[in-house]
Amino acid sequence: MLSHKYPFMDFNMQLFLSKYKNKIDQKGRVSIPAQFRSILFQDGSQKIFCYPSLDAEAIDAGGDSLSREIYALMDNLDPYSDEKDFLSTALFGLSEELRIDSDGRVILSDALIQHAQISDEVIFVGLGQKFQIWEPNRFSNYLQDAQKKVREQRLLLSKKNKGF
Amino acid sequence: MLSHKYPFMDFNMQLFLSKYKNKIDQKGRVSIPAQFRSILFQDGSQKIFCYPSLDAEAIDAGGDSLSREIYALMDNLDPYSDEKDFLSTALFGLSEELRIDSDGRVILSDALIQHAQISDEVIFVGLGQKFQIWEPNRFSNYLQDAQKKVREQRLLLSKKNKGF
DNA sequence: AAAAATACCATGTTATCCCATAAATACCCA
DNA sequence: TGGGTATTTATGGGATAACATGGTATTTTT
Repeated sequence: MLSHKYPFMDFNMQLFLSKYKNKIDQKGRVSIPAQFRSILFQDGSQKIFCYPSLDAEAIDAGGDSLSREIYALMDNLDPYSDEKDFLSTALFGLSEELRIDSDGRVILSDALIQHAQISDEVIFVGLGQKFQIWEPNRFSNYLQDAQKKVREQRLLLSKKNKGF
Repeated sequence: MLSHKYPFMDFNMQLFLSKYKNKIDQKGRVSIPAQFRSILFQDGSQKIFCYPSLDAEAIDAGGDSLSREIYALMDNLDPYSDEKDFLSTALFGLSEELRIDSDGRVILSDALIQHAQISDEVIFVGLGQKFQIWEPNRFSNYLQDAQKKVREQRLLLSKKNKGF
């Protein structure tokens, strides 16, 4: 069964879930959580697709399905619009493919590190089809905001969806 | 036969019922009650889907039908909205899939244990399509409150119905 | 040649597997 | 129906595998 909104997602595909805190060593290496790696390796890719998150001080990351989704998004835009120029600069100009080494680690680029204000520890947060990489303190602040917003909207949700 | 109100529930599905108290050992393992396991294994899954309950100091848990319900909920949101970002952080980021080992046990994550204030014993409470995991004392307090509210509600009702 | 990236190896911790046991439950057959 | 046997279940422990992480050596880049 395919999603009507996400042509690249079906309900059988494994999703990025949960969060993991990992250290960055002196060489700048971080382990990708094994759980995430096993999802990424499903399409045979030894890379992760990354770009600075558009609306948060975090890094957006994922596998082939994420990069394909971004490509598709671009294709749907008017070729000569400002919107397309802006988005392709913001996403493709700044996106990177990081190689995952034999021990499951990557090296984050300076640009990504600076955007997310990362120092020596990061949190990997699963968001379904993609995941984010955060500086731990920034993430806990963001999470508090998110939970507050969700609670405010919970009445709406719980009426439509029993069980939440 | 599928329900039109709850597309992921059918009337033949077995429900999580009753409650069971189990111990957490030194390695952090807890047995999932056999009764619950037999329901979970019906869809072939060796995992339970868990997240911190939105409105209680407890863990919400269930099988494929619960996780699919959440995926569907996310799928209905506008892909690039703030609402979706917040919800996916709060739901996907805090959800976990716990592997059930060959003896029917799981290891609860630190985050879940902290949310539910669990130490060395838990109560599994069946809630139909899902179940909850509680620290025993907290659950009995919650039960008392719930029963009190039910009694108050009844008083109100009987006052309204005076004269009939 | 120097710096950076990559491969390879080592270690402590944690999760996972496998087996053992005791209690509870289900089963069977006289 | 009763009484004994087999199975299931929760729980503990030891052995093994996986994982994050640090370090060293080798290759590549510039």
